[in-house]
Amino acid sequence: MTAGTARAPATKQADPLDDIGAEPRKLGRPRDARADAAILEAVVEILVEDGFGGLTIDAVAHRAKVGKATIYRRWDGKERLVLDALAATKEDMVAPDTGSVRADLVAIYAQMGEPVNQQTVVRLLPALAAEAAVNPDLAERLRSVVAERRIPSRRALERGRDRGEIRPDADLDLVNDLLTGPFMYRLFFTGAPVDSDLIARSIDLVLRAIAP
Amino acid sequence: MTAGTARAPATKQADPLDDIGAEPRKLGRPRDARADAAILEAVVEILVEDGFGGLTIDAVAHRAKVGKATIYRRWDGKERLVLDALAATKEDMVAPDTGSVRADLVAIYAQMGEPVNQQTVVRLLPALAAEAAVNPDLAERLRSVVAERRIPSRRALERGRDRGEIRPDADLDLVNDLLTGPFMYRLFFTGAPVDSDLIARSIDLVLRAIAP
DNA sequence: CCATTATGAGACGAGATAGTTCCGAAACTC
DNA sequence: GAGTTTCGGAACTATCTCGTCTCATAATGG
Repeated sequence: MTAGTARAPATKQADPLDDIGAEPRKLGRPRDARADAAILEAVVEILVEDGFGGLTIDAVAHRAKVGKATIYRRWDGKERLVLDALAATKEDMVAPDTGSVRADLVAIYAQMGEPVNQQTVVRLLPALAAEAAVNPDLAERLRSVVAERRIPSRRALERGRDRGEIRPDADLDLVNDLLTGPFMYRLFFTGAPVDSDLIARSIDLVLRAIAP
Repeated sequence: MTAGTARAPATKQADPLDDIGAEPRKLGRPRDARADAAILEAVVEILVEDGFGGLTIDAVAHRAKVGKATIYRRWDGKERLVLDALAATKEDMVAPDTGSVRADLVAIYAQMGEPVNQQTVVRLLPALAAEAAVNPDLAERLRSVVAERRIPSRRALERGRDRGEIRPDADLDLVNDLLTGPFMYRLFFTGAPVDSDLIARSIDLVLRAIAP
């Protein structure tokens, strides 16, 4: 919950030795932990609504009902702020194990069809992908976040292979990539909804290709 | 080659009647047609290098070696400029008809593996997709441009179906979407190259699913 | 030659944004 | 209570960008 890239305490000319031990500070009014959450949440909301172009520190401060100084006390700029906001979007992912590849995959990808995720992902992902093309740090983080989200379906495929539902020589990474194709296309270029019908048909088609 | 959204001639208080007939103007120095091309080319280059954030009129003018006034004389703002630049990226697409679905698809998608397209697409598409999420006009144009580029593979699939290489009840639109999955994923999130091996394996996998 | 329009370069003012600083108040330790 | 730090809010400066305008010059038709 704490900001990973929080600045060092405002001691501008801190003794270099202080940088070594991360001593728990105790003097003065403690920082309000809720501010971190409110700020990161505001960043995500603005990114969703207006993209990177609309992301200004003033807007974040206003939406989070926080003074700008409070933001600059914890982050040194917009870049780090976005990086942390991205890390904070890790939601709980369902990782069902129903005993059937198809059922597992349907359950996993059904999350994308939920209206809440729908709107967020539709607008957040393109904004982040675009910025990542120019910002290597963000690209690295985005890569790891996306990779992490692909683990459940990868695991489901592995279990299916072990159960004999999938031919043993199938390239599961490639299969994983293939599955996201129709969803990505819609999210990025048409904005058309990713409904349960599309999800089911995509999964069935791919599973047919890798049936034993 | 002419800018589709060029402003009306600089007659600020033009007679309303003049707006009806698009009379070819003849007075004074004619506009330099090369400026249009140079400006649109500069827009694409900047979008590729710096994304939307780096796209400023000053930067476009400087890179195109053109005065800012020349840009504002032809476009009324950044939005229209980007729209036209997008339209100008229509390159020649190969639309082979080799008699084999697989060979056709390989040839079509091999274009994406070309280094020139690679770098341009990698950075231009995410930037446009992100902006499209906020800008409906751009979204509409982007949608049509992308849709147009999907026609060759769609046609190749149809020919394959007619030849009996593909089962007649296959959903070719869905297949088309599936094919782009691995490429999209790499272009947007990892930046990993889309090489001929990946292309071939993706196509083979999908074709297996829709084999008769 | 003359009227007209376009050209590249850049000055200009208006407005937005970044990041800093100050304020009075609040929260904490000693 | 004294000292310290954070709080939300806002003022402030510096910078960037937009879009307009000016300038001297070039290119066209009459």
